[in-house]
Amino acid sequence: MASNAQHLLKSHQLRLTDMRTKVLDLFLARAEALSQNDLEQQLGKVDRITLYRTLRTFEEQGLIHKAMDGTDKQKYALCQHDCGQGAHHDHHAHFHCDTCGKTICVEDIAAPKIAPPPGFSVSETHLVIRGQCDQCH
Amino acid sequence: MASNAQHLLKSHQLRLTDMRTKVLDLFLARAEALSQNDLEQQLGKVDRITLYRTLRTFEEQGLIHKAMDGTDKQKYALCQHDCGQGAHHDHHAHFHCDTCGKTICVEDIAAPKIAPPPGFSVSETHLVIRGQCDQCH
DNA sequence: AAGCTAAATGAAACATTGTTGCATAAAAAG
DNA sequence: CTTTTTATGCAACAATGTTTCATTTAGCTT
Repeated sequence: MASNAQHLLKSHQLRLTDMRTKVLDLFLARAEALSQNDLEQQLGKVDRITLYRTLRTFEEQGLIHKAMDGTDKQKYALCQHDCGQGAHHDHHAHFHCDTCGKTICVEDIAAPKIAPPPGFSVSETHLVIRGQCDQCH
Repeated sequence: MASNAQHLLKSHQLRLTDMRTKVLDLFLARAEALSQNDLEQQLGKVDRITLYRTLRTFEEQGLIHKAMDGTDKQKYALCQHDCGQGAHHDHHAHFHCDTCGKTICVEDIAAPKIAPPPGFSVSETHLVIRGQCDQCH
């Protein structure tokens, strides 16, 4: 099977490498946002720097986006829509479970449009929801 | 003058020390959210670790709160309301200027109430707005 | 004003994360 | 299969987060 991951990479003008396929496969398999550390755990021993650069590249190419969740750790999640290079348009909220620590995208809930105060302009808004997920009820 | 800072420390059951007074004075003087690095710059040579602990303590005691701004850097801002130990109730939005990098609290704009999906519960919501501030128009 | 006691400080040390430069290896193109 | 371009892996380093422990200090009690 010319995997889904390989297809995705190709369609984003990215070379097909081991690392990229593995990382993307992981994102596809899990519905949650993953930190670099999460990925290292899952992937076994991979080069930290290459992984770092892979994530940066994926983000630049619109494959994944940063998922702010109020923790200090950087997390990434798959873009659901067709985000192009540098042009992300994920406006959904992120839910962070304080119990299990998972962060998931909530497509149903959009970040509100804000009317900026005079003199201010708004480029994007982010909505983060914290609480408990259904698994941890 | 038994400064405002000293008063605030006392009312939060905190001992009155040099570091704490200096740090709190800075927060009072500037209306923006400050990172630990910002503070070190402002304060001259102070002990990094003590500063780190001071911030942690302040946050635990409800003097300051973490100001999420979508950057990877942790920032803190003064609590406007009377937040007690461990009981923060700052529900305002944070505005981050992509040009000057400043982060400010926007008391006027509240994070929206979210109706959680079945099985989920919500403890808090955060709203982050990015764009350009009036200074950088 | 002096002493006691709990708490805060400062130093060292270490973990984690973010980041760059460069030689080598691999992918895509011809 | 060779060339060209890009990705990788390693070394090295910067920034940040965090703990342990001996010393100092704030605030209370004489």
